[in-house]
Amino acid sequence: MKRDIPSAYDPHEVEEKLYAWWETRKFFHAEVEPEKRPFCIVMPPPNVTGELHMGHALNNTLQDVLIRWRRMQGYNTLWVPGTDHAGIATQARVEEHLAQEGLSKYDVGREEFLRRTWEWKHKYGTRITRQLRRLGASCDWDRERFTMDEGCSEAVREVFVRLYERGLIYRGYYIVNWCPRCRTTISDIEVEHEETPGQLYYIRYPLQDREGYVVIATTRPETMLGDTAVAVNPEDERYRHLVGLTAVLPLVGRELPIIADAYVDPAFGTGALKVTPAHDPNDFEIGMRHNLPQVKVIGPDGRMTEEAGRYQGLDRCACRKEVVRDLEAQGYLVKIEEHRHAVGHCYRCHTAIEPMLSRQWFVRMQPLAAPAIKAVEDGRIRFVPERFTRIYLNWLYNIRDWCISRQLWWGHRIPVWYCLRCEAEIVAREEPRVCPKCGNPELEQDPDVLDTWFSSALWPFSTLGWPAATQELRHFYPTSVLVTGRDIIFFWVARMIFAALEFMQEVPFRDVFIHGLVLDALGRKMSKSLGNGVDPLEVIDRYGADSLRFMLVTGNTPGNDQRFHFEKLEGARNFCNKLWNASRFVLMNLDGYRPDGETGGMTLGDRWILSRYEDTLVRVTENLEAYDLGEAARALYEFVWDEFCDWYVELAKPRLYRGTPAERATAQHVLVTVLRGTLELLHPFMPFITEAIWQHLPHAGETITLAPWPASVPARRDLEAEAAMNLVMEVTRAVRHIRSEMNIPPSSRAAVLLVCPDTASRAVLERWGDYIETLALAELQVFSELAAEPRQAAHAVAGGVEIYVPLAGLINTERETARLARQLAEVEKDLARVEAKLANPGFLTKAPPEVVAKEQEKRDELAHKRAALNERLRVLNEVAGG
RNA sequence: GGGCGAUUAGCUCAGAGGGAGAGCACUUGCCUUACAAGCAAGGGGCCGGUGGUUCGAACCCACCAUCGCCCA
Repeated sequence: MKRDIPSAYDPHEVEEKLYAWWETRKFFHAEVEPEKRPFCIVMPPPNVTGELHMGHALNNTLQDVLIRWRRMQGYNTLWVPGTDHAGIATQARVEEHLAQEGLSKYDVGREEFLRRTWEWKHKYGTRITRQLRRLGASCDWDRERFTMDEGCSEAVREVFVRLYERGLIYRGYYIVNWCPRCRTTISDIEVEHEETPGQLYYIRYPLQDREGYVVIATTRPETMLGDTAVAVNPEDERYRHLVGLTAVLPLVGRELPIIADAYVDPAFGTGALKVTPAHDPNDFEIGMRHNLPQVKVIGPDGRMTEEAGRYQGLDRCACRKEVVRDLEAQGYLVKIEEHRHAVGHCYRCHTAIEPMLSRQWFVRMQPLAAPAIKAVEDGRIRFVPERFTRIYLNWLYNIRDWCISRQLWWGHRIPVWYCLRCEAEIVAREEPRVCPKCGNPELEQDPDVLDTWFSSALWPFSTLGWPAATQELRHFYPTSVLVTGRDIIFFWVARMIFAALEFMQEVPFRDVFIHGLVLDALGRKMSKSLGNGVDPLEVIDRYGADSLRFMLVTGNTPGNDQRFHFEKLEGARNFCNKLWNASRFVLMNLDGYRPDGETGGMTLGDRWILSRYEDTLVRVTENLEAYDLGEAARALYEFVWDEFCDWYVELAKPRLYRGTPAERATAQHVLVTVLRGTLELLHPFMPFITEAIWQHLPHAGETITLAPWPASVPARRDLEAEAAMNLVMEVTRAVRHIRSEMNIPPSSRAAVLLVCPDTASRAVLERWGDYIETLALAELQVFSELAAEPRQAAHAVAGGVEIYVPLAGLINTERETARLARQLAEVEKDLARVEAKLANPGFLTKAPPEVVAKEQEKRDELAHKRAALNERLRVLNEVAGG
């Protein structure tokens, strides 16, 4: 079995097989175990008909790292997966599909359309969850939820009714954001503002019954058809005499009162504002204050209405051109200026939003926001990184009511019925049979559905069974942490918090771990329109899920964006391969291994690697606690590659190949202990490869996914061994350096003289000199001092040890002198800096003593090195001269 | 207009109040019985600018510049 392991890691061989096994064995399934500490995450639900993109890959990798780690730590760990019905997005896809048959949703009707959408959901709804499995996500699929499943729908109705009963949901006739393309309202946060170059049109409005006119400025001349007033600032001297008079709307002839309102900015345009209450939120407010009529001139399709007179039927853009042309022809147009301004666009389809007067359902936010603010202010909920707290709070401080009705068919139908006789408004959990006011059975349900985020807001408790009082809610709620992108704080995080506080009287989660975006290699957002997206599934096919995960995690600094580079992915894949091959080496040398085998006779290398392992283990655990996942992964990368592979494995080889049975057993024991522990530490990051190797290694338990998280054993930390090993490593590197510089063939063993006056260091070199001999292919002799320096030899100083590599006839005295002179110059530079520091009385009196001591040690070492180099240069000079 | 983030090696990015780091790229030498997706050695940086705090600043503070994001 061991001999069969291929020399390159192939993820295809293991990944899908392992996931299927994990799932069948239900390792990720959690039952409520009241005696155990809970750890719970609810997954931000991806769109049910969507596909996994890089953002999902990052988001779910981060969650999976936390989940797998806590599971190994022995928590009662639950990760609830699920999908979102994604109203607008899904409906749009089905409409596109229908369009291919030449049909519109109106052709098939509401019922049939919904039937087809459910069909669509069943067909594509499993794709994204299959993709999550490919990524390795260890969620509890037995508890998978959907925002429109029965339970979630019940929760939605319950919440709607209760909010309505408390007066926190109302129906109102207000300006809303209307997307003419999606044919629905969207909420304020779904509008993206973009700086756009445009024009400012100056238009002359004549006064009625007298000479004169007032010039207004507008960016939207087509809306003038719906003007019902002209407003000026009450403080504006220029216009004071006009207030109370009447202007006549050009092209239309409507009489417009000239009113004074403090909203008007005298500095903008001419200081006179045309007021269109039906098509601008601010004008709407002005209209309410002054009791102005509301004239709708633009319809839901973005075309001009009957009110627009002869412009009826024109698209709003075409109408603008037409109106401007007519104004010009009739002498009303004063001038046109270039003007940059922010235009709202639909976040989904990017169509310019039309502010429109419309009757919609709203959530009254003020009373709900207050507790949500408090929960964060008093620390019951913590944002990581902390700076996102302010973003959250600022939004809630300035919160406006939330428009929740959508003119869609796919979603939670608003649970309101209207009596066709007495016009009563009936809000109910179940469909009423007759009007409770007048007994009339003729009722009509509100045609609209709720904003998708309305159901998402309930996700942390609806998925755990609310409104029923389940044991899941009791045990796992509040959830431990929410992991999400920073683009979704307003949409989702804030709404979950206020919904939870209102209905659970408890926060939905303790921590909010915010991550950034995955950008393309040029630092741009990945988007369909740019075509610069990288498909995670393709990446997994080519590099394996572990590589993708590791790349995403190591590139991650909390809250910051990261760029996607294939070079980084290759680095991660190479790391997988490194780990694979190190393990392969261990497995190939386990003949005769006994779990209870000899563990005496630890060498310096053994003590060192165990100490480094202990340090790594502690750091990884601390970093995970602090949500520094990237730091944790980097620490493991460095430990595996730079310490375990580059040094320890090399040191273990002689004992494995040529050692006594006892030596061999000890080496095997340390190799297995450290490798297995390291695999366990790596498992949350790279679940597949670690499981695959772990299964081959001697182990206890069925799966690494349930292996206990490695425990700290402080006694393993051995600073003495680390210091000794550092000396060995320094000397080894110095010898290798000389070999390289002197072009000593890699195959030939070099004689090396070490001169070390310090007794303790010399003892290390004498006892463990064979390490240097192995690692630098050398033959050592160790001295406390030399009677006479070798004349023909390369020279170096490292760790207080002088190193000579005699090379009779091979030393170019001139080159060697130049090499050493360069080193000397560097030493002198360092020494000068240290001495200046130590000469500073402020430093000596105010710096902590240990810092001063360190500087002194440094000075002594540098001074010794300088003396040694000088002496060597003197000898070389003699050789050259003599 | 307000806020946030970034600015460190050719590129992409970590880092922390006391000796500038990694990966990739580059140079040199190696198919050394785990790995050429590798090994060994090396070159390369006024840590964006200006002030300030400090014995000591790449790190803390203020201001400025450039880029990006969010909000109005």
